[in-house]
Amino acid sequence: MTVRVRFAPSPTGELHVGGARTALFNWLFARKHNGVFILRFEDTDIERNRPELIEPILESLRWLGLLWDEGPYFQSQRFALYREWAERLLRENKAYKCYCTPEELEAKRKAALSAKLKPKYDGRCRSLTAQEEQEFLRAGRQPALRIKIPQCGTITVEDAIRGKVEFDFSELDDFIILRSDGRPTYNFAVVVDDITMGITHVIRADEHLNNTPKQILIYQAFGHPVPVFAHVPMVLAKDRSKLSKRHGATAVFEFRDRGVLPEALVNYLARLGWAHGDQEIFSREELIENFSLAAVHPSAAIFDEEKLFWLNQHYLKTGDPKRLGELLRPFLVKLNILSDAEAQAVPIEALKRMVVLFRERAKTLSELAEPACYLLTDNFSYDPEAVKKFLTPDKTELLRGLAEALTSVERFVASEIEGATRAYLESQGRALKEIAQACRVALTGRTTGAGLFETMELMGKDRVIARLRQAGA
RNA sequence: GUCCCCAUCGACUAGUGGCCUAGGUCACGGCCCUUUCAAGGCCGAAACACGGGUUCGAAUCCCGUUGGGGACGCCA
Repeated sequence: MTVRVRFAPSPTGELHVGGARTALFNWLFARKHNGVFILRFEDTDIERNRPELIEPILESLRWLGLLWDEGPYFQSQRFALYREWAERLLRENKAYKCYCTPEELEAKRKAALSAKLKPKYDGRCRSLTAQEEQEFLRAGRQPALRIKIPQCGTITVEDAIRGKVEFDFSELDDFIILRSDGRPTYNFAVVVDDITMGITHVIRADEHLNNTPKQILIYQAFGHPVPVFAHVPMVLAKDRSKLSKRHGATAVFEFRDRGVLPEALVNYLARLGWAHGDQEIFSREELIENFSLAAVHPSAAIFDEEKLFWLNQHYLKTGDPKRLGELLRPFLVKLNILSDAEAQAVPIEALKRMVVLFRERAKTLSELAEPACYLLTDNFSYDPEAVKKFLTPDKTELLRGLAEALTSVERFVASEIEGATRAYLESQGRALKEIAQACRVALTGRTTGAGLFETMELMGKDRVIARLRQAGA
């Protein structure tokens, strides 16, 4: 039987890193077993079916390279199907009409909660007489459909990550499967979908473990075998609470916009809750090759940006300079260094040089693009502290001398520049060490950066000479 | 409140009863390299939540406690 898995997000307008990891595990599992990865939107809440809530999720998955083989399906387009399946349960006397109003139910729920009891439906409509039903109908009430669940016994969830998990029926109640307006509820729609889509493995977040017994009951009502369940642990914030906006970046796009590479995020997310011995760096192929549900660690994991950025730097250091150079363009604009048109016009050669020169100093594409302000433009500022410390009169005099010495360098490349500089310094009885930092400050306005001569080469002769001449002025 | 899940360094984790004086990675500290900053190399500090069992032997199995998380909707 071919493996069929699905990622079933609710359209929220963004793909959360936790959701991204769930999608990744599903995708890896499908690829590993030559299966089918299905995308489905859980939008029984009709409000949610809006393109602006859906498109970012699609785009995030594409950016991560988690392409789906089927779908996207939308529950909002399958209402007729759910109704049909629900009515089948009604006919078979496995479900019944409930005329209680949401207000009545809500009041009971609140009362139970404040009495410190588990809120459960009391089964009031389970055995209404025909006359009682007529009265409700006359009063204009529209019934919802509830499933009948056994009064006692237990149900066992076989979880591929957690093993057997047992629930007592006394914890469950006759829950609603079809709302009074005819729309299905989440638990019902999920099962009808998973059955009709032939899902073999349900890999989803831990928070759904409690829903699983309800869903198994629905499978049983339809006489359908259950799929394999695997509940993956939650992704938490640094303070161990649920990851949310107040913790900073949580969406895939936020990391993309900060200059994180998709392969870094994928690698990081894969290692969050899953491991293969001591290996940290995984190519996509290695991930597929080695992934297994049994190796998923059951406890919740904290999302650690530091480690993500370390991985990101690893991929910056080892990636193809041409590709990375191209990825730099939007960041030149975002950092207000160049206009859109200017950024497009920068020769790829220059971008490649920047990548090679600065990749060991940058954790993100954004950091990698930043030196362009002094390399490609004059649109940068001098750090006053650095100027004060290094651009002292004796140093600036040497720098002006160096400027003249460099005018005679024909091929303005690092090796030639270095030769000319060392020769000049020797003639002055000085060592490179003495002016290196002063030179750097004069050229870049700061005390940190790549090798001096490579920086000069990339900056270009005109800028170098002009900046050295006016050093300290 | 009830139910469910979880528990190894600050973080991610290895570990499936003896290979463990608990390994790797990030972060942290030190040293080396060095024109700066990085990168790199070497070294270091740092954990089996607690209490009972089971066993010749327990991080590993069982029970309890504590702590964290989740669920209890005509939300998904």
